[in-house]
Amino acid sequence: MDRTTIVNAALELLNEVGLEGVTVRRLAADLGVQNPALYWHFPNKQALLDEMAQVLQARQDFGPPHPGESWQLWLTRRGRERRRILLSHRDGARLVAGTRPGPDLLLRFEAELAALVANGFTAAQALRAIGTLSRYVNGFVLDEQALPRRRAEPDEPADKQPVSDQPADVFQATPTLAAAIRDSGDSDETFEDGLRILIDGIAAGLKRRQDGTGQDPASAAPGP
Amino acid sequence: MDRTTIVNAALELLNEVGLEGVTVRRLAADLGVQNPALYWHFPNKQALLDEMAQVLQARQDFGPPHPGESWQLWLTRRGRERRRILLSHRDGARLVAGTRPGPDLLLRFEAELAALVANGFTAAQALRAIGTLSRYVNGFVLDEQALPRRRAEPDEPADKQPVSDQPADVFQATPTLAAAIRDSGDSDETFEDGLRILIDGIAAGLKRRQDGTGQDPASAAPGP
DNA sequence: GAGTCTCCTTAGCGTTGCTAAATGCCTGTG
DNA sequence: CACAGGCATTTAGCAACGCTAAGGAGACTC
Repeated sequence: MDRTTIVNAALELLNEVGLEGVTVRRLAADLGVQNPALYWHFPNKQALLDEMAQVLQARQDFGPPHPGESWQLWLTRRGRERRRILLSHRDGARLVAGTRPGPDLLLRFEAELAALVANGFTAAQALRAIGTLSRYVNGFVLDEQALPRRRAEPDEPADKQPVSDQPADVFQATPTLAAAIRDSGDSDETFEDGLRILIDGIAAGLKRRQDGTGQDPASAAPGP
Repeated sequence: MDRTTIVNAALELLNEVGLEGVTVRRLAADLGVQNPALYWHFPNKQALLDEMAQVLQARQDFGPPHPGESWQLWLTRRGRERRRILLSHRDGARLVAGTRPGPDLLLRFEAELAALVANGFTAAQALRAIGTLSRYVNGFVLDEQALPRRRAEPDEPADKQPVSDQPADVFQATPTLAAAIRDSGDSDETFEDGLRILIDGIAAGLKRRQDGTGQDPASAAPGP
């Protein structure tokens, strides 16, 4: 019994019982040992959770751009893949949130930055582009996975978007919101739309830089 | 002693000891009562945390657009204000993550959507714009506040960005990353850049819709 | 003045992360 | 073959956690 078998069992357990259900005792029981045995392999529970997050993120099926693939399409793929990874385990986003990337993930990251630099980004632009994208995805999936977590505790289930399971009387005072929820698609579409916004915005920043203007039209509002 | 005094004391305690430090016993001690007393006012700890999140978010100083203010500038202000709120308390982002907005916040939200609709957005577009923006800010501040949390436990402090406090030898293999971190500004600048990306991207989507083209140039990559 | 309602206390249950010490086991060495 | 030595795990237990049950002090009502 080594670290990897423990981490794999822990990830399996995570899928069954959720993040708060993953206790050292329960995990040990699943492995057929007494709970202090795990402290021989990990200094504390947080170290175990960190390694779980690393292993989870290392599973992403993602490399440099395909030949001829635009950076737009590539970044889109990257965002989708990150969401897929985070959704692949219950509470995946919460698990990963706040863990520092290990050396292997950093090497991957280096390659990704280099790929963007090869597409005309400066290093700093590339970092910010990927960073912003990742933060969006993290925030999105965090929201997405918060719903089933909430649903486990209270009254009875609802059936729509993050804000939508509310007492019906609230919606009478919020017609715009009600219409927006009705017209807005499912979670996948919402995610894709956010992705599109980000890619468009990155492209705009890139273009502006290449044009040499330091001006920021988004902040230059028409006067009062 | 009522709910609001408890919640205020809890938020103060949060600032002192962080989210894991907020225990029912400790909070009761700060209030000069025994710990089961709090269960008369709240059914359980999660309800207390939920209300803390509501109160925190309700403190945002933010209304409809100023007269003559463009939606771009207004959304930028909104993003900054949300970040400010989340940063105003230790672990603020984690506290808020996964709590459902209460009725008062929903009413606010309705007004914000309406403001965007008045600027040419459809209801669904407005929802997605604000949603994407909020998710970015959540993800950003979550990252931002994760650093001091990590710093509290391990070896010795470092002094830069999320990924930057690593053993030095890692950076020898990641020149692009090292350069990017060097050239990238501080946390505020990074946040502003992400905000700019989002606003630009939202504007692009809005313009495309108004032009009537269903085409999505970001996804239309050059050949195979 | 008896009854009721509000708000808090005392006592304690089950569970958690984690530590200390002792125990079995397996391996290499004389 | 005996026997040291470390590796991996066990048994036992501590402090702290969220939460519940039962009861009591004080005010308020009829």
